Amino acid sequence: MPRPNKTVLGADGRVLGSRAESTRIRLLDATSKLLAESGVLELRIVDITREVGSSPATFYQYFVDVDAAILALADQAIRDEAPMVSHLATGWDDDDGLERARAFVDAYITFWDNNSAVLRVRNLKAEEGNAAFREARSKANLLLIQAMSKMVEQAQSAGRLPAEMHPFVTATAMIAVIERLLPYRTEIARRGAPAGTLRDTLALLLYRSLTGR
Amino acid sequence: MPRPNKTVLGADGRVLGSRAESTRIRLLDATSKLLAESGVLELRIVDITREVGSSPATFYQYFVDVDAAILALADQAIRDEAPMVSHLATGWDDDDGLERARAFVDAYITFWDNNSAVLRVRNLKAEEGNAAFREARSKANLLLIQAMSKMVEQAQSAGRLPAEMHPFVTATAMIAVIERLLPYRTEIARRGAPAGTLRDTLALLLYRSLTGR
DNA sequence: TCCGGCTTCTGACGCCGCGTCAGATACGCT
DNA sequence: AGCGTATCTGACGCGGCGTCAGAAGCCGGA
Repeated sequence: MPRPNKTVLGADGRVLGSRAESTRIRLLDATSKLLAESGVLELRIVDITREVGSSPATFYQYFVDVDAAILALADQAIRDEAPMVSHLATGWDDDDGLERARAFVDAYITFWDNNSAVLRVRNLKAEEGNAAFREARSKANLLLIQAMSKMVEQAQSAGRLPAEMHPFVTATAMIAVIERLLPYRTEIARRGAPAGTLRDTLALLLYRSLTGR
Repeated sequence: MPRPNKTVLGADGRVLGSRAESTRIRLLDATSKLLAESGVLELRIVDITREVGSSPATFYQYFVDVDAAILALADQAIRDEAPMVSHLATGWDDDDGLERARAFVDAYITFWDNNSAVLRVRNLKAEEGNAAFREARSKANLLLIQAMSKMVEQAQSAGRLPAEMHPFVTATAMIAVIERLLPYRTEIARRGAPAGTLRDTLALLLYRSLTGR
């Protein structure tokens, strides 16, 4: 029974020393940067290594392919996502429920802005059926979705939401709304909606759908 | 003032004869097929032309690059999307409103299943900031979103939805929910939810959010 | 039927990124 | 300083990209 492995490994499974570990991090940073700048379809391993001043061969010492690097970035994003549960765990049934919903939306917007490029790829690959990315996505959203599901169940037992609404599905739907709506911000602004409209509408939508109020 | 051009053009702007037009269609079909089979990231122009038994050079006679072909496919999808407005235009305020919502969701599910591969790429590129794909997406959803916005406005003036909910944003959110939730079907099924759960939950969500009932 | 001109197709090419391996280089330890 | 291991990289064969000149196919007129 091997004990849990916290050390970082190279593509061939070897344990990394400190020099190697920092190279790995620089490669990941470069990947993230290029991803944000020009999207997955333009992402070239040569460019990543050029960015950190090394060669393609080095990249392959750390990742079996680009997907592996992106997957590592997606796993990093989970760390940013976890603390957001605190906005949900306490429930939104008090007077300041809508206020809390807004705070949650704000937190999610920040999270999304910091990780959008990676998350987009993660979701694309998950939807295209890639098992590893599907897994990463499920794991990332699990805590949030569980917390939201609880809210739905509570609202249902209080008779404020119809029993036919499936808690897990509803919760997933809420995540979907936020994720997909944020990229529309520019378009919404172009249509003349005042700043904050998206935030407030999203908060209301979540509030209504999760609490039934 | 040139009159509207309905004839199909090649990559160099020349008008296509009938032989050429059929080649173009075969190329588009092959693109669509490969896209569905293995995703954008694996899409190779060589493979597309191999599929129809011609050469890469031929492909470039019709499309300046892969994006152009995918964009053409996205435009085709619009034709399938337009008729769905009929499910919305009449409103959902009668007794059978929820029933109508379900019918709409069913129609959208069918539409999505027929076009998911292309739509995913369209949305990705739109979100990554590609102007042409952004445009294509807006145009595609415009009719549905307009119809939904009207529903929200009606519900607002009847006092069933809060005035702070922005109709356009809410409508866009509803499209987002459906689009992003459908790929979760397998996962939802794996969690033991009976078939139809997704459909019914979606319908309820739309119904509640658009009519305020 | 044959010919000429236009439309459509493609072989072949230079370029560039991929992924690998053997050998070079840097580092840490004594 | 010198040794052994960890880390890096130059160089290579492969394959897709995008282009161009010319080949092949098609059609109407004589």
